[in-house]
Amino acid sequence: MARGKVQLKRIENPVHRQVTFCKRRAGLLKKAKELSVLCDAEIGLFIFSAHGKLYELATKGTMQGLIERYMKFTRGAQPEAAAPEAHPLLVAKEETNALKQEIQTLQKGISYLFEGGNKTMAIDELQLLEKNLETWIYHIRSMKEGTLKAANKYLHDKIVENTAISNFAEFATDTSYPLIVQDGGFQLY
Amino acid sequence: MARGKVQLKRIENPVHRQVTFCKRRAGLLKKAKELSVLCDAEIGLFIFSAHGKLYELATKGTMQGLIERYMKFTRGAQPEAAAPEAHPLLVAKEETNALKQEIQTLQKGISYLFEGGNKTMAIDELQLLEKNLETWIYHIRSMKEGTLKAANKYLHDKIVENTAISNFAEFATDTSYPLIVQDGGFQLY
DNA sequence: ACCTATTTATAATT
DNA sequence: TAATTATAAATAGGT
Repeated sequence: MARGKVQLKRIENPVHRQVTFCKRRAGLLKKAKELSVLCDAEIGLFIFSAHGKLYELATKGTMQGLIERYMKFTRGAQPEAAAPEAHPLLVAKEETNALKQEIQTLQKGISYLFEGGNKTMAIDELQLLEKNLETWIYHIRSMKEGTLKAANKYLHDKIVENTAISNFAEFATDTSYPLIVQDGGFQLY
Repeated sequence: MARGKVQLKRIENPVHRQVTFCKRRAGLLKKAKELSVLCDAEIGLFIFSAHGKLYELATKGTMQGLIERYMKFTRGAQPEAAAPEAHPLLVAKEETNALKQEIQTLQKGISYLFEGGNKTMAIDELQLLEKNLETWIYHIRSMKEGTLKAANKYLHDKIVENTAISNFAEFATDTSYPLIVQDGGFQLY
């Protein structure tokens, strides 16, 4: 957009292409963040460069979370409904959601801790995080005894009826992948 | 970007917000497509409006396909730092990232628990999660005493040199937002 | 990486 | 809602 109109086709010169990629990628990520802030939208964006490097932005929570929301949305309307809290499943689900949200809080907390905090606040935060962790353990322990059995029985029955699990379930099952450091952390503007 | 500078915060007037959302959404999608064409990149972009409507773009194949690629990618490559323990900041950051990643594991674990597990595995998983939580608490407690001081001092010095922080720092500081149950939770397939 | 002439995006207005 | 237009922002080409 300057000193030359843009041709909407692949830039053949690899140097130009790389430079343009950097600039426009930055611009795109910025615009995405702006849109989310200005208009209260949730945005998931990921970019694979031609050479396979990943750049990503999730404006709320994690990309995982957004992807799950996306999945849910595209799977169409939920066949559930009817009587809400009569269901052990729903209770469990709520609990899950709450945990998820709290986990996001923890993530932000940790992130903040090392990115924007000073010592005093960091210690305070740590205290808070520790407390949260203890709360979660409590949750987990309750779940082990309480809701869980019923919820899982219900779930198991439900899953048996259901076929289209393979794809995502396969992913979700793999909790043992190695811990990696992601590129697309938080950034400053 | 016209007839008035943009304020990087939520537009309060709902009419303005809606109009801006439409315009900028279109702009963002256009830019994303341009980037993919010009620079031969693959882009996945999804936008949830404040009221939950979904807009999406997948520049190659389907969004499902891109998501799978994303999943694969984030599980893959291990970075392996060159000189790990040189920098207190790097050590701390690594620790942060590890925690972050572990938290995602927890998320997935919980998700899996309610999505694919049967009772036995669920209990096993819970045991594991509980153990993880305890580990994290241990981490946190260590951090409170150990690395943290050095890391934060380093960080603080670094931040003082740096000016362009205000925006994100302001956001990041707000760790006290209320815990809410998100719409886009976990779901069953 | 940094400039800056231009193009492009878009906020306000109609 | 859809155009128009004045202006802000992004960026292509150059250094």
